[in-house]
Amino acid sequence: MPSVMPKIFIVDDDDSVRKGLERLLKSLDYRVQSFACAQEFLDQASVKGVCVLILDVRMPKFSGLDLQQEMLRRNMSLPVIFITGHGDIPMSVRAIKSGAIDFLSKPFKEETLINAIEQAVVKSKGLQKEYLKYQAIRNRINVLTERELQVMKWVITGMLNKQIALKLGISEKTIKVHRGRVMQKMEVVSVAELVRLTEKVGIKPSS
Amino acid sequence: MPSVMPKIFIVDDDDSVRKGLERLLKSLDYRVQSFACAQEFLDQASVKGVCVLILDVRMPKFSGLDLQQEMLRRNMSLPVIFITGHGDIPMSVRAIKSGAIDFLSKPFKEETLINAIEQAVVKSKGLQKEYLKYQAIRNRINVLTERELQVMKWVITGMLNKQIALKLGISEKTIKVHRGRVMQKMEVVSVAELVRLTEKVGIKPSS
DNA sequence: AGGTCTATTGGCCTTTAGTCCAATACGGAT
DNA sequence: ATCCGTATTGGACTAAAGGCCAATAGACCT
Repeated sequence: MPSVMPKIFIVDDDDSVRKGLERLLKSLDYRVQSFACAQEFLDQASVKGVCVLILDVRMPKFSGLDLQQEMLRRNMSLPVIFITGHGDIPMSVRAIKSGAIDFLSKPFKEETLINAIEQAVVKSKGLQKEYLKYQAIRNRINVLTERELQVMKWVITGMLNKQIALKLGISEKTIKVHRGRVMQKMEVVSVAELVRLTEKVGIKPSS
Repeated sequence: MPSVMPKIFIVDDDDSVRKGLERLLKSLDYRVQSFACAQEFLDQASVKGVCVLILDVRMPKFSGLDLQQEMLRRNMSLPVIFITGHGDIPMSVRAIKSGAIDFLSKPFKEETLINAIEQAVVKSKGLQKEYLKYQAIRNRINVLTERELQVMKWVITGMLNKQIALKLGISEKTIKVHRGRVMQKMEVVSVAELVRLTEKVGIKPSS
């Protein structure tokens, strides 16, 4: 596999800080993209693959903590490392509770940042892996018809074909047909596997 | 249900702080038990039901953070609220990353502590609920014989009786018998349910 | 109008799962 | 020595799952 270096996003309104971080990180072979404000990042950044966000807390209008909340709201899960000149404990508590990897006060040692980035990269790799698995399953679910999805949700309750037929008001034979297609499309050969797949993507059994 | 008030443990080496907190919390009807050091808490506290730990960071010998780590190691999952007179950001980051509910610097407003406790109680109730479910399942698993457990781990892979028989080098008939007993003892009527139960307690399918 | 996708159902047949009854065998406890 | 729990297996039988072929019907697209 052609493992690309992780991408590191920097969002900081201070030009000199951005430049400095950019230089440091590029010297370590990371791919770097920086933004002067949160909105710019949300509009332009393409968060794909393994990536990390280095985020300044204090910025005009849209603070770093606001950006973090907005990313949570949008289900964007990339690890965040906060940096700040004037941080306090409640601020750091909030950041970490919202999932940040670290919260560094300036000035900090280069090594500290590098360590945090390493942690974030590991986390991102994990998230990436989960995301790919998730998508692989979702793709299969997307080719199910409405009816098939419906039948699947009953099948994973463990109910008998006969009972499902009753629930849906159609014949048992038809359930068997749908059920067979579900197994094909989901690429499984047993209900056990089907239950596992649906659990992973959060599909709940009916009723 | 006779919902008892949550129990709040206090671990702080400062007598006056313990007394003060104790008075405050008792006035709010919480059940309170305090300890002057971490070891005393580990030895004597009975962490059952809904409970919360208010923990001083700086203590002689065994620090609050050390106690938190020790509890993680022992799989004791009760929500922790740190309080400290001389905290810093890295300290709070470490505490929260290890799962603490909050990290309060003295002096703090009573209200702030009360809020944190409310959060912690909610969390503890959630943990308690999960724990009870977990135990209910574990209790059933504990009445399985070795052989039955072994068969169950193959059943939840979705394998056919025939295939399991081959794996274990015994007849298919015997698998059916064990399998039947597993379903009885686990109190389920379908493989789907069995898969769900085993997932919840972290039992992995064989091979 | 013809083609495609989907839902529906039937018949036929095979494979699996699971239950009841019965029997053998081994190890440990009384 | 005997009883109990566990593992093992067989026979017989019922029920459930699922595959193959075929057919009908409605919706939607070209």
